[in-house]
Amino acid sequence: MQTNKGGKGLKSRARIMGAAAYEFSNHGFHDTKVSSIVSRAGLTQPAFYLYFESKEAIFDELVTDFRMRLLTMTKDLRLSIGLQSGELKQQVLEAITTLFRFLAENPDLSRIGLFLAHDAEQFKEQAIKLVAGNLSAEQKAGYYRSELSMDIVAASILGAIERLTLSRLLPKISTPEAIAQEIVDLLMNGMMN
Amino acid sequence: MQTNKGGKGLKSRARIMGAAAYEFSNHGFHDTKVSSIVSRAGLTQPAFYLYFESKEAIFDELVTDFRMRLLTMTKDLRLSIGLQSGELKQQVLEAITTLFRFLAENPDLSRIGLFLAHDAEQFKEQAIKLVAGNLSAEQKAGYYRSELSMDIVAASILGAIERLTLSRLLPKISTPEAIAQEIVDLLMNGMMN
Amino acid sequence: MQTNKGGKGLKSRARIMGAAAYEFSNHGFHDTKVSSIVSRAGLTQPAFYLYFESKEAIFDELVTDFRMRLLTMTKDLRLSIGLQSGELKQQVLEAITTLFRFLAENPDLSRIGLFLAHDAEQFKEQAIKLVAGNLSAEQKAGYYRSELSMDIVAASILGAIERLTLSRLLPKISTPEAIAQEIVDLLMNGMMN
Amino acid sequence: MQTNKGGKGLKSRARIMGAAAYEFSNHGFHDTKVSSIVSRAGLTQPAFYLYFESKEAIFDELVTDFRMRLLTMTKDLRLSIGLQSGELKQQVLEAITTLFRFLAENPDLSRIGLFLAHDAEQFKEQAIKLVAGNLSAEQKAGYYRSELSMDIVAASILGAIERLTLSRLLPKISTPEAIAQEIVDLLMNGMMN
DNA sequence: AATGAATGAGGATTCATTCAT
DNA sequence: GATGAATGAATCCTCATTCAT
Repeated sequence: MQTNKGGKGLKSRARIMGAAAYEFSNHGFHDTKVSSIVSRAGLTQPAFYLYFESKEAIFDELVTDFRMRLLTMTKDLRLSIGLQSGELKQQVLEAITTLFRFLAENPDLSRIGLFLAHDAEQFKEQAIKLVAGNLSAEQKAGYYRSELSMDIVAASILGAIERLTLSRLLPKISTPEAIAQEIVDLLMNGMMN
Repeated sequence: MQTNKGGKGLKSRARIMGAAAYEFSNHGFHDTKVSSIVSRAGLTQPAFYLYFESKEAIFDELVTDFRMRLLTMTKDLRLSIGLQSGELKQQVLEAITTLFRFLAENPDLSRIGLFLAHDAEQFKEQAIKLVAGNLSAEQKAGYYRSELSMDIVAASILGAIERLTLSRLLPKISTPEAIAQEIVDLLMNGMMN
Repeated sequence: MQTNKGGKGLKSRARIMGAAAYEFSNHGFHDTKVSSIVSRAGLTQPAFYLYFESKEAIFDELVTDFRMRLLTMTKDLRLSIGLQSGELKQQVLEAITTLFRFLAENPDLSRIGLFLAHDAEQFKEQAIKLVAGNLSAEQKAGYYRSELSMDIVAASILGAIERLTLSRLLPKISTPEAIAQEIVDLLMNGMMN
Repeated sequence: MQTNKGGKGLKSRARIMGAAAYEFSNHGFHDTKVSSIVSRAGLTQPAFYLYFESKEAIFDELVTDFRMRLLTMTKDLRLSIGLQSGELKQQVLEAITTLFRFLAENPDLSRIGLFLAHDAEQFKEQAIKLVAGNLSAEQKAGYYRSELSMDIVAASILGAIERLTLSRLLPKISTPEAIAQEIVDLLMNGMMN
């Protein structure tokens, strides 16, 4: 598994990863053949094993990469507690907008990391717990209605995000900004007149 | 593909379908082997082909059956327009409760029909359109805030339902009733104090 | 393997044989499934094994039956040596006509016994030897040109018969009589002017 | 289906074709297993699919190749019309000799292309029509007796050729030359004294 | 840095045949 | 006399992976 110096090897490796991301994203893990990956990358099968241990290995690497970047990106999104109602909404809006932008910029990886990976569910459970924790704190701080169970709220939020990502963001039907705006408004204020 | 009279055959067929639902639901399409299905059903491989044309065929049948039942069930859920605000909420709550009950009663089929089938996305897109249509009508009737884009609201609702199904309903962490209650409250009234 | 008294069983057995003859003749041994035979006979698979030991067994029975009847039929065709040239031709003509008539009356069996059976070649080799023997005798008696090698002549005659059977007789393009006439004329007198 | 440069692959492919020809010729299509082909070729099963799409594909390729070569070979055999009787016989003799030589040199392919292929009958019907056409022309040119129906004559000739190929040529009982000589003499001059 | 050639392991499917009734 | 139900034994084919160059 070289990540050798020579620029050519690096480029080949990157080409393979790109091809793999595309194929996995569009056909899923099982229906993506190593042969299609390398053929899309303009290489032959043995070349694949020059850079990756196995089909699973490259998939995992794509997933890990994606999550790593997602994580570093979300570090900046931690809401600073203790804001006015108006400012909170604004903060949340910005956070979600940033998230959607990130997903929109990495459509193949998003699909892989969030929907195709076999541990996508566990990953999302963790995310839900995280969000639920934050929300609870904010709820205690009086921002949110006290009747709400934040576990379920967190799950609902992430569910909405997931679905909007698949249905509107990745197909480029709506912009990150528009979706974020709508979803925040909906969740904050509800549907009723 | 017999659907013979002799009760024995019928029972075997049903056993195979049950085993297949379990296996598909837990291992996905590719990692489910015909051999595991029949072995779980207490039969041998050729028996499988006595009742089903192929592995794909039984999967499709499970999906189609599930969606058929889901459809007939949802026929009764159409909201009758022209209600008081309180009654609307009540209606919606009942509808969603019923839906969650149905999914909870068919966990394997739900997973297969809503998350594993290759056309699950298309199916859900249709559902979103349907819901969006209904919501728009209700919005025009003055029930919902006019600023909301019902396409996105519908997607958010279904996304929340999906996620709660996966995270709380199927693992039996929450009851259908509890989840329905929370989600309706959240979406109708929003999070804010 | 009953060949029981009861008329019904006999009829079923006969129906299966007829169906088998048709199927083997039209699709060959391997591409004929026991299932197609019985379905054509209006029965189920186990019924087949009530009357026949195996697929091979019924095939062999068809072959043996055919050859038996062919044999008894040809017993009457032995040429009585010691005739005038004109009478010889006539005798030969009659013999070959009879043969073609027999084949035309049993098209399926003919195809099976002469072209499909795995030992059809050996069977025809025997026939060739028989004919070659007869011809040699007649050659010595001065009927035929002494330069001819009767082994090859016999093979040629049977080859012509085979081909005409397949190409003209079984597809009912020509009558047994017409074919016999032509072939005898050709072989006796040659093509040349 | 590579036909790569590297001589090794080419050789493997050729070895497989040879093995397949042998196996098909001796056991027929159905009783020839891919496993026997590759094992005879000194390879493993997947290697087979490196060079051929399926068992049917290689069979068809063998048949097509054989017929192609047979066709190009027979192009040179067209009789030039307008010869003396003696010269005609000589031409025919040479043509048939060449044909038998070709068949003798390719015994497996001959058996496959002429007797085993599922469309062997159609192929031979075509050949008969071709020959019948030629013969008719020559008949009109006065070479042959006008009473003869050239359709039947052509079929008889090809039938004789088929049978002699199977009975004497391929088993190497007679040489191509000897068979050709005899058959031409027989058909031209007839049997009678 | 890359490839032509090859393989081990496994999985879906088919079919003749049998069992129990 | 016949059938519904089931199976043992193969065979074709695929795919991730490796070897030798």
